Amino acid sequence: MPDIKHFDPDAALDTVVGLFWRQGLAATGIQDIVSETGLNRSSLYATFGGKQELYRAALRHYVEQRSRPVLRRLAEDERGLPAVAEFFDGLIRDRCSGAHARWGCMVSNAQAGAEAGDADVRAVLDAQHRELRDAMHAALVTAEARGQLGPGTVPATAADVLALLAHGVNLRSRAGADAQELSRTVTAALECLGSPPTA
Amino acid sequence: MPDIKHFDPDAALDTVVGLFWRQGLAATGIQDIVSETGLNRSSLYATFGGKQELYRAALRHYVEQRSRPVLRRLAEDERGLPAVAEFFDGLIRDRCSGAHARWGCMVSNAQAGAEAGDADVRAVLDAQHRELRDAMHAALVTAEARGQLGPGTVPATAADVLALLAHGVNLRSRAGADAQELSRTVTAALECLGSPPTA
DNA sequence: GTTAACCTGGAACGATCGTTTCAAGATAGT
DNA sequence: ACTATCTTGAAACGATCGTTCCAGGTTAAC
Repeated sequence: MPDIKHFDPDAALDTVVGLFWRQGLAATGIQDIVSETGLNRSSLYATFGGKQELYRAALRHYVEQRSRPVLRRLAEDERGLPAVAEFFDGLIRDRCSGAHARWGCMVSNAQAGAEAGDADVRAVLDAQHRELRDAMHAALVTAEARGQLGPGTVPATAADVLALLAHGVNLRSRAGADAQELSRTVTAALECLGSPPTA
Repeated sequence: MPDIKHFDPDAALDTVVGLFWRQGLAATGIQDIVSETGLNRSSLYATFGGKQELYRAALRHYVEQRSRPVLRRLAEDERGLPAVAEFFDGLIRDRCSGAHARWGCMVSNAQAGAEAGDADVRAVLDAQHRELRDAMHAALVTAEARGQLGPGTVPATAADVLALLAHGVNLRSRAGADAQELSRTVTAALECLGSPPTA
């Protein structure tokens, strides 16, 4: 029958994610994508549709590949507060060093940009925030069951606080915030939720 | 001598701030600016220079006009924790209702976008974060002197936490977060810093 | 009233934007 | 080998991008 694709769409999408993640939707041109992926305009449009659709696909790809697995691990971790601490450690490490250092989080970036004008994009952003909050909530419920939380700490609202904090980390890391400083800050916030030191 | 400007550059800059604030640098065209301000391309370029310089001027204008006064009020407030609470109340109100509802913070938005690539812009962003952190720190030092802080709360690191939290509020408000929910979350975080309830 | 200095309107610049088109090439079934 | 079907490369589309230029108008000092 027909000819078959001469490239791997998923691998191409990975490359596209990198571009949109780093530069955002408006600042990334089709030419950038063509140059970086190596495939040409025809294949791009035939496979993914236009730029907006390509961005949506890239955003979903990011969430499924980069965000969801980490959140799932957090939600299923049985250790309580140490799981939350480890989550933030990994987050700060990813944001400040390695291949994607200083890129921030593609979801956070999208919320701050004109990308969020698109309804489909907005839906993905809201869903991801809910996942983040729920994963944090699950870990905190575990922590509460293990007696790791202070008397005034309610898992639901504490999860909200930590979710906002994660967004703050994503943002500041892009602007070059020091990893140790971020770590110190997050640690302080977590200690605040825990039991007071043998009061 | 020469002819004089037929418009008020500061008023024009206010309009430009609105555009860049809402849509970011890349998604705002010169044509948008011409249409919205009503002034001509020639006047624009003669007064402000190119687009990049105009964005820088708008960002500085935003910081000086919208951000700095609020931070100054926070830093000089003698009430301690209530001052911090009021700061966040005002922040959430501005972010979720009124003329600039759902616009987020222009500084936060810039950090998440390609705008932060410019060194001059980055310098403004860093300076503003420092101002935010310092103002929060001053208010917390006051709170500590008044005995409003819990035994484990260090003003410096707590200021870092609250600064990150503010960025989180800025981000989530743009995506349509509920004002009451944000308020509840921030209140919980502040209670966490305060003295434990007559323990 | 003349002149020198500046501002404004609007056309126009080349470059790049996202997108489309089409001929040539490649594949799998008959 | 032939054909139907899809992919690929490259050129080209109109639109818009940020920017420049210049003629005409306006101002204030002499």
